[in-house]
Amino acid sequence: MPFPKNHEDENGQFTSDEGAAVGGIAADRLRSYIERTERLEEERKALSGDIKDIMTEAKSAGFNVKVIRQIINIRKREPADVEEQETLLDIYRRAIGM
Amino acid sequence: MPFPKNHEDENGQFTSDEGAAVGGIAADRLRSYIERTERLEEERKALSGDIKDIMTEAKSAGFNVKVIRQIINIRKREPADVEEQETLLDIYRRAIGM
Amino acid sequence: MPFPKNHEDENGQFTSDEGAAVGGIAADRLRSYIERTERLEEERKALSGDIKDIMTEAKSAGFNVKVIRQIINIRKREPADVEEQETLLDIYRRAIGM
Amino acid sequence: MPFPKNHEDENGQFTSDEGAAVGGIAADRLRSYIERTERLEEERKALSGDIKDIMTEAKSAGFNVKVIRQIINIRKREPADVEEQETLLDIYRRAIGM
DNA sequence: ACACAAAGTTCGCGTC
DNA sequence: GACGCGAACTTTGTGT
Repeated sequence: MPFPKNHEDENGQFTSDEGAAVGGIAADRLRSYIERTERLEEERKALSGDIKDIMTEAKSAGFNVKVIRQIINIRKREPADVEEQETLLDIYRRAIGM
Repeated sequence: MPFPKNHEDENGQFTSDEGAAVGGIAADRLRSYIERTERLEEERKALSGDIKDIMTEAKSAGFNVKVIRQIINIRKREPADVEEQETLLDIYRRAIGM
Repeated sequence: MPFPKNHEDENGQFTSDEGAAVGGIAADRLRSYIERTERLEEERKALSGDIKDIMTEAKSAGFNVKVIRQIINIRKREPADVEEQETLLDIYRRAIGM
Repeated sequence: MPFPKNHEDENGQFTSDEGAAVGGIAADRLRSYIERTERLEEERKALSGDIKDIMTEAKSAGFNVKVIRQIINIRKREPADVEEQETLLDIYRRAIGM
């Protein structure tokens, strides 16, 4: 537990260039977690951009993007679940007269 | 269980003005759930609009809306938790030299 | 502009019972915005709870909550849009052989 | 515009193994958009998993994950904006006596 | 078209 | 061990 709940700093002397001294080795681990995460988030963001590009292109080609997303979501789910939900949706719609 | 998982409709004869007949009394219950929910959602939407109005007014008065939201979020939380997190945030920032 | 961007406090003397003195009348307006918003959010939360209760009851009665939500979402949209999307969905599914 | 808004199918003859015939070349483009997106989403999901792993490890090492996320969010923003917001937050808190 | 805000969905947590 | 609760993230809609 590098920085436990009840931690009390003995002093306020830490300055920004002494980071490594805070909590001993812990500061390095912390920095590592942060930087690795930042790198992964950047990659993830790039992928999101790629997906957006594809959708923009699809839209330009005359497709309905929202419907394409629906297709993708359906393909992610178990066919049996999809079927059952669509059946129920039909039943409910009829039940309330839609 | 009005519309159980393995339900098989006996026929496809239901038309929209026979809603009540589908699943017996169940159609009425279903309609009730739906309509009550719709009413509550409308009220909720109205409240969201009211909040938005307040924030617009605050902004006109020169306040920073994002910071007001932070204040509100802080006030929702336990003071002890807020204090602890802010302390940790300080410690971590120093540790990595921010 | 009560607390403009370049504001510099003249001192750090403010204590919690002098709130009204900070920025003159502005502190009262700020408090008002915050408290009104908090009240509205509480009401909104109560409504969310009511909706959840309805869904819990619906589930107990054997309904599929997810499908009920779908129904509500469909009813919110323009019938023409719903129809068009469902048609497109069908077309796309056939196109890719689903 | 492969599947334009006002499209009327001339018939309902399409069957699932004739996908390519629907809208001519368009079906292939559609399939391509979908499959490319699915691949990218899978990669994105993997990255999310990696981030989650890091956070789990950080937690095991005694760090407060929520605070680490705060750090990352702060680092994403312009230092000047961060500084200004923190200053305003202080001012507002004092103003309402927190 | 971009960014912000709202909604829905999913994941982890505490409880029973 | 499962269920419900709450928080986090993702996606959708809106307003500039």
